[in-house]
Amino acid sequence: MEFDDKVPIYYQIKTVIYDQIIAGQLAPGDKLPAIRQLAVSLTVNVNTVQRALREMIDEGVVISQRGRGNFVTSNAEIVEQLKQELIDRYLKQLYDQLHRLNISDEQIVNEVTAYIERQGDLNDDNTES
Amino acid sequence: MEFDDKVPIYYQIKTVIYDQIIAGQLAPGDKLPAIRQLAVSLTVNVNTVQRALREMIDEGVVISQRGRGNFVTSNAEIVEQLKQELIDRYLKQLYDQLHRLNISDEQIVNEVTAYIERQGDLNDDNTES
DNA sequence: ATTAGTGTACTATCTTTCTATTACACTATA
DNA sequence: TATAGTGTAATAGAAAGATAGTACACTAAT
Repeated sequence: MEFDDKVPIYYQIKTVIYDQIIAGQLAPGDKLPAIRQLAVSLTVNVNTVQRALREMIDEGVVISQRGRGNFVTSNAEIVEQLKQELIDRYLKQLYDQLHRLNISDEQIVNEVTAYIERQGDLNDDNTES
Repeated sequence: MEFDDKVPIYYQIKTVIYDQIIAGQLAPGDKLPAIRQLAVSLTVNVNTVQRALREMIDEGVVISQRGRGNFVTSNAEIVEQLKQELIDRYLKQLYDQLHRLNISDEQIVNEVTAYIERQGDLNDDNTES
């Protein structure tokens, strides 16, 4: 997998897995791929995967069972909460970024709408990027 | 200044300065604060500021004059181009992030609109955050 | 000519991240 | 009870980022 060299890899791995959980590709209670398997498929060291998992475990989103594997928490509330947190973080990020560029609230909505229009056109009946 | 410990400081400094240029706080041709001055006000080492400036110089946005100082390019086109690039990068970032969470185009617009509504309410006649 | 203010360069050291490697602990199953 | 599959721990080293400190080069003003 490709990583942004401006952000720690372990952190990007955490992001990827959280995204999969929130998108529903990993449902509550589901077993995650084995750590060594993840390391291979992400072409990354086992310890790096470990570090990502460590944080997800500490945050209560992943449950670790020695000898069995890592599982998404079966507490759907936690997942829903995580989803809200992430969405809000992402929105705040864009809002702050554009505000720093002196772009008004109204303009922000316009820019986002226009951007999505452009994307929609591109993907009307094409293959995704 | 406070930095996000997930992103290199030199890169965040670059972002801050670019934002100021685009927002018009630093107009084309303007002189930037002296490197040592920037280091103090950002509470960061001189070399770290240097590295940020190095990239901005390489990208043609900042002009360095030994013994005189660093200046924003007087080429307004470059600044405008930078602005478009940044806006597009920020929008793409949000779009990709929310798409990975399985949120539809329509929902994205709704979320952004709702977020900005909330912000607008907060700042109606209050001091900014 | 001197001096203050500027950018530039270089070396050494520290911290964080990532990797490599080895070893150990627990579970399930043949 | 072996064995394969899993998570966990720990050490050592490489690479990138950040710092501290020193020195040098150029400009403008006195």
